[in-house]
Order: sequence, then structure tokens, then C-alpha cells
Amino acid sequence: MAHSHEGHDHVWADDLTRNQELVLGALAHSDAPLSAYDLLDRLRGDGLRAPLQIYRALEKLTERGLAHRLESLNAFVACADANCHRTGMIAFAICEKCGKVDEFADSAIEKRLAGWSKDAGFTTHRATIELRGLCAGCGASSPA
Amino acid sequence: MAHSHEGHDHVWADDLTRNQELVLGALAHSDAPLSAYDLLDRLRGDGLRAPLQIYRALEKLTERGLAHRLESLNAFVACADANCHRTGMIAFAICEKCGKVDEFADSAIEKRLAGWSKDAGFTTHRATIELRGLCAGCGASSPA
DNA sequence: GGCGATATGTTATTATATTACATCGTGTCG
DNA sequence: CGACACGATGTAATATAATAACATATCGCC
Repeated sequence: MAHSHEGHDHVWADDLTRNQELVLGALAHSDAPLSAYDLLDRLRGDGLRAPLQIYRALEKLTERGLAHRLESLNAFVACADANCHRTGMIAFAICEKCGKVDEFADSAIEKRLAGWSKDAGFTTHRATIELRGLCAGCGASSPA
Repeated sequence: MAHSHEGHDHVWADDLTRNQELVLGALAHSDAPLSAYDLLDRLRGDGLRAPLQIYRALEKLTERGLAHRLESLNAFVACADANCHRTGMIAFAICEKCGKVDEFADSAIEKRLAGWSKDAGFTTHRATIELRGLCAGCGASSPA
């Protein structure tokens, strides 16, 4: 890594601000989604004190596709595919037991939604697709 | 009341409690989604005073499919199809200008998600599909 | 250095949702 | 009838999520 950063664990983009990098780092190290206040708690040691600092970083990160907001959880995850920040529709499968989130894309669904939009005259700015349930591990080990 | 309803505007089910009926009525009369606190404000005149009364009614209503929660809005709508409470996946198109919500189902999407779930070993309990954008009227009149 | 744009920091406030606990009504069973 | 279970209700307090308003700092650039 010769070109910007030396002491960092992870760098996904070389122009993140300190707060953005802290927030994204915390998200990336977590194996479950984190709420803004979870993030705040984890980053107090790094000097972050107020919710707004978290929300501002999250806003930039989600704008750039480096993090995603899970609407049904009011929580956030790092993008699974950090380098090639995805651009299209993304769907999430959220395990209600272990919290793990699986991120996937499905162009057939995307097309289908686009088709509906066209027919209805609806201009889509953004789509939210979230599945809640049990992941393979949790569903198998403890058949709810 | 001789077992169900005489003076009511709308009755979707004959076994709703008073609070549930009030909440569902308010939702049904609104042309845009309402938050729990919106509902509370509108129903103070009917004796509802505390958020919990609203949330409890909403919980029963959403369980039964008579109302739906819009995750991306933290708000609620009456089911568009009150009698035949839908059972499968439902998608929503939410206009960011006028607030109108269009509720639709798409079995192709449902199948596709089911296919993904099967492949991933994920057991889906519930799916959230929400489009944000401009409805036909708003997109046409003011091309954002 | 001066200036604009963006990022930060801090406090207070608003909005959304739940916990805990007391009460009431209705049915069942003895 | 009375005891009990159960579900709905009411109320207060609190937890959680998000934003408003304002002041300060930092960086690129001319």
C-alpha cells in the first residue's frame, strides 16, 4: 500500500475523513449491523462524542455506497464489496438470530421492479429490499 | 351494537377492539402514511393519550395484515386490500413528494427471492420491499 | 494572506419505540 | 356466586434514533 496510508488497518478509499474512516472501520470489524448509537459507543475512545458526528459520517459513507442502511433495523453495515462500490439495487438477508447480514444483488428482481415502475409511471430513486429470517447456520442448528 | 357495527364508517373485521378500530380508521382516512405519533395526535379527541395505545393497536393490525409498516418511513398505512388480507410478499412504492403509497404484489419477485433463499439456506420470515421516488402525478407535474 | 467550501464539535431538542406496572372486563371453572 | 386466567387498557417513565442550530476549524486555491 504505497500511496496514502501507512498505519491503518483498512483503507477503502484514500479520501475519507478521519470520522468517516473510524465509522467505516467499526462497521467493517463488526459481524452484525450497528446502530448509530452502537457506533458512538464504540468510538468514544477515538474522540467521537456526539450522535451527529456519527450520522454525518454515515451520510457520506452511504452516499458513496461504502456503507448501507438497513431500514428495518435502523442500523448500518459496511458494504460487502468495498472496492467496487455497487451501484444498482441491493438486497439484504438479515438473520434474526445471529444478526449476520448477507448482501446480494439480483438483476431479475431489479428488472421486474423497473418494469412495474415504468407501467405505473413511477420514478424510482431508491429501492429497499430486506429479508428477515434465519441464516443457514441458525436455521439448521436451532429450527426456530 | 348488535354484535358488530351500525354507526361505523368502515368495518373491516368485526372483532377489532375500539382502539384498533380507531387506529385503522385513521389510517384508512389518510391518503399518506402516518407515524404512530401522527396517529396519536389525530386520536386524542377519541380518548387515546399514550403512544403505547397506538403501538399496541398497530401491532395487532399489522399481525393481521390490516395495516402495514413502512420501514423506510417509520410509518404505517392501512392495507389497500382490506377484505382479502393479503398473505404473501407485498411491495410499496412511496412518493417522496405527495406521500402517496402504492401497494403491489409481484409473484415473479417473490419466486426469485424464494429461490435465493433456498440456495442460501436462508429461512425467510418476512420481506420488506419499498421503492422511494415520484409517483406518476408528481413526476410528471414537477420533473424533479 | 484572504476566501469559500467542507468538515467538526457541542448543546439542545424532536421523533420514535419500549419497559414496567396497575387496572378493568370477560370468560371459565369449581 | 367467587376465584382465577387472560387479554385489553391506561399511565408514567424511560430508552433509542435522528435532527436543528450554532460556533469553530481545516483545506484548497487564488
